[in-house]
Amino acid sequence: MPSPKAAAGKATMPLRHAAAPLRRSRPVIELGVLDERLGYFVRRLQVWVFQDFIRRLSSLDISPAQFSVLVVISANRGLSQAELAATLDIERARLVRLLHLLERRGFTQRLPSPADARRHALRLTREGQKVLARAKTLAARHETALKQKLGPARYQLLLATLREV
Amino acid sequence: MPSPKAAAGKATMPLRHAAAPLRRSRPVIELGVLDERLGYFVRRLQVWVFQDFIRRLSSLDISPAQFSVLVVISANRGLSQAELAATLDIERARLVRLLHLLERRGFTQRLPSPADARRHALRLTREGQKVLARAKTLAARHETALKQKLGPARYQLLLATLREV
DNA sequence: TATTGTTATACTCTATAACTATA
DNA sequence: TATAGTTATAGAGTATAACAATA
Repeated sequence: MPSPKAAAGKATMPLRHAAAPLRRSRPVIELGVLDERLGYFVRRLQVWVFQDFIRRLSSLDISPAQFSVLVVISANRGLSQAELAATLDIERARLVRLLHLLERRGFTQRLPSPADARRHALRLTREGQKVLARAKTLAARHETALKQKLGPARYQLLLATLREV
Repeated sequence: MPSPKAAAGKATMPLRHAAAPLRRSRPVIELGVLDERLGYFVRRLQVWVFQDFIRRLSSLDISPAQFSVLVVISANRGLSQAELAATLDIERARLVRLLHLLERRGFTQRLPSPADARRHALRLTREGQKVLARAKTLAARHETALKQKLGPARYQLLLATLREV
């Protein structure tokens, strides 16, 4: 997301460090110590990811959190809310409202769990499966855009590295 | 190319994919397609970063956003709110409230800009400089913790890679 | 006309605490 | 006692729109 206003640097030099503002009243703002903080760059990339994802799935009105919930329910039919919340690091209380919304839109169901009366067994409705299929198509395009933004080599490197953590 | 739920655990295999739940009632929850999505892992790391950062700076009550604002003002004394907002990708409207808060706490000042009456020239107060110095110490500990969580090699790889983006 | 800082609004997300029903 | 789901609330963050002062 940083400067597309490339310029007169060595090829290996990060664009951010390239000098020479295009016009006189365009001062270069220093990042200070942030330029050495991994968390700062992770945050910037994550913001880009969410913005692009939300934009690409806007026709379905599916947020990143909603998408991840639909995906995990689909891949683990009958799991409980506590399991889902723990898997995605969502607060149980927040998940309740997320599921209210998805249920109201006809995408998910909460069925009584046969083994434990406290639990709900989560599943997608037929409609939920259909919308998830369409969402996956759009999400794949987002992933392609992300790969293009980063460059295929960096993309693969980051995915392989972060998956191991 | 790294096939996710491939065979039984090779040594290089991510722990997430290792099978064998410790007890019978601890089912393995599948991530589905999320396991191939860079954005998912970026988000998870970013959440960890924020939680650790907030915890480590809780004694100063400085959020990641507040820290980044103080750092950039310190490194660019006299810059305008618009410049600061653009640098950190913060909405101008949001920055106003952030600065209200920091000013109320005595950390920042908005001085009239000599060149342009519409602008404010931002700077840290003496107190702001002191609190930033302490915050930097705690933030450095957070960075060390992040390096330890990821492993030094992965940390360096990620920092170098993301900085280039 | 465009930009800077501002106010206002609405919605989402996060973090807690407390309640109920079940185990 | 502990757990699963729920409700309620407060505080951040995000996204807009509109406005006055100034360029």
